[in-house]
Amino acid sequence: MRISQLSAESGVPIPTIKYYLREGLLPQGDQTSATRAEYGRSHLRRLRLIRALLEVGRLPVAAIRQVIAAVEDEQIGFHDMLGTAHYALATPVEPHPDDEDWREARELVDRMISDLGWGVHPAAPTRDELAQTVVTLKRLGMPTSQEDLLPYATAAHDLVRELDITKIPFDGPRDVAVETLVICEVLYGKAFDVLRRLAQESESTRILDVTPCADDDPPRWTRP
Amino acid sequence: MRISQLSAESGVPIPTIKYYLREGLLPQGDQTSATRAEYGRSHLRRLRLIRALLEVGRLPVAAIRQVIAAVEDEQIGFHDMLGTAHYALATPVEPHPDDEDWREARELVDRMISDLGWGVHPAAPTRDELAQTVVTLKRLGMPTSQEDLLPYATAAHDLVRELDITKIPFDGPRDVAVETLVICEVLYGKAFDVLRRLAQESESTRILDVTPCADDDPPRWTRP
DNA sequence: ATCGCTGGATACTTTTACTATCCAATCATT
DNA sequence: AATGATTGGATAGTAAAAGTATCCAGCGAT
Repeated sequence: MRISQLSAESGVPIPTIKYYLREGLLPQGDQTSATRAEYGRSHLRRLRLIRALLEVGRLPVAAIRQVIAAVEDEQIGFHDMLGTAHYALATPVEPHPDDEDWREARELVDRMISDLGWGVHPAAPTRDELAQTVVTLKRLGMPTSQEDLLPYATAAHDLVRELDITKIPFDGPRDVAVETLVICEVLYGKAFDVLRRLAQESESTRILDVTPCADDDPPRWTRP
Repeated sequence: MRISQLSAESGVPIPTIKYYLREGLLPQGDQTSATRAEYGRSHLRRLRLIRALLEVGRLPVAAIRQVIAAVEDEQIGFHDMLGTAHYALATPVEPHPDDEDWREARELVDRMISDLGWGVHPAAPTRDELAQTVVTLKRLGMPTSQEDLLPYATAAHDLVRELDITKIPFDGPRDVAVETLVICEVLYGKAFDVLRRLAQESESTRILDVTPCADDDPPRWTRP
């Protein structure tokens, strides 16, 4: 498959494909001559993954590159590769250990993780990310305790254990495993997020006792 | 409070505050003379909300403006105001009704919402957002059925009904209600997202049977 | 009186994710 | 063999989003 065909099948413009090649998101094709390279199904697959992470997951290109680099670095062990992928999905947050609120939030997070018996690396950036959220909630006048967070943690754990993790082929090839992990995290994460908003609309409709709309009612809002 | 104090207390630079004023995110202060205006606690509060939505929720400024405009437009009824806020939080997605996969996904979404008995407006953009995610999952080789999605929907509904919605003061002033709604959606949404990733790391550690790390183990990865 | 801060307007910057253009090499087709 | 489209590689340009910086005249406190 040549680049024009790759572009046609994926719907991604050629200059964009070249950009991904430059950025190391997409591996080079099989160079058959100075001005020709052959791309295969794996490239198409990779391209679709990139677009999904960009458009649905809204991940920055740099994060995608990290995930891909981890997959392709054969030095890294399986577990660390998954870890790298994991942490690339986190929004970078720099800790403020000298801030009282921050330290308190971080302790809350650490205590909860240990109370739940979760096996999370002590230096995982995800801990800081959650701490940051807790601090922000407090600043907004909605202080959060472990008690408040626990139901969310339990629900998350249940979903992961019963659904997401069962989809990941831990015994298969590493690229397939990470890819599945990333897809599960990002896309099912997105799906859950939207479902939460749908449920929220439904509940606020119910509580306000608004008559549900008929199928042909006009929308009452417009995009700007 | 003058602008410099507002800046000092919020940690937001003065030019940025001026930018938010220009963009209509922050209401003008009480103009006491041609070159002086007075800002109050509500401005500080609003500023914190803006930063939370920007930094934690990663919402675009335009979406924040929409939410704020809905709050301040006294014409709009309570329920429609919440709706506007809701839909401003959605990632805009344009539907492709001529695409087979897309139509199928959209039907799946509509059927599920109706099977669940949820009261969601038939033209809610959130439906398209979920359909888009379903299409993407299919393109990535992980086709999703209603059966796959239902556990996530149920979990989302339970969390919203038992926790989020109880925090919203429906009988209080409208600005407080929307603000709480938005905070719940964005920040608890974020918290859940991080918790999901933590649970996922924990489970993959458990399944791969890796010995958990001691507190003083060095991190095995670094940010780029 | 004057010195620094303010509001308001305008212009500039940075980052991110692309697009566009150019060029010589080369492949397929005539 | 001529030719015309396509390719890889390099470089440069663009668009949008979210700030930042600068300038200016007016006020207010010292």
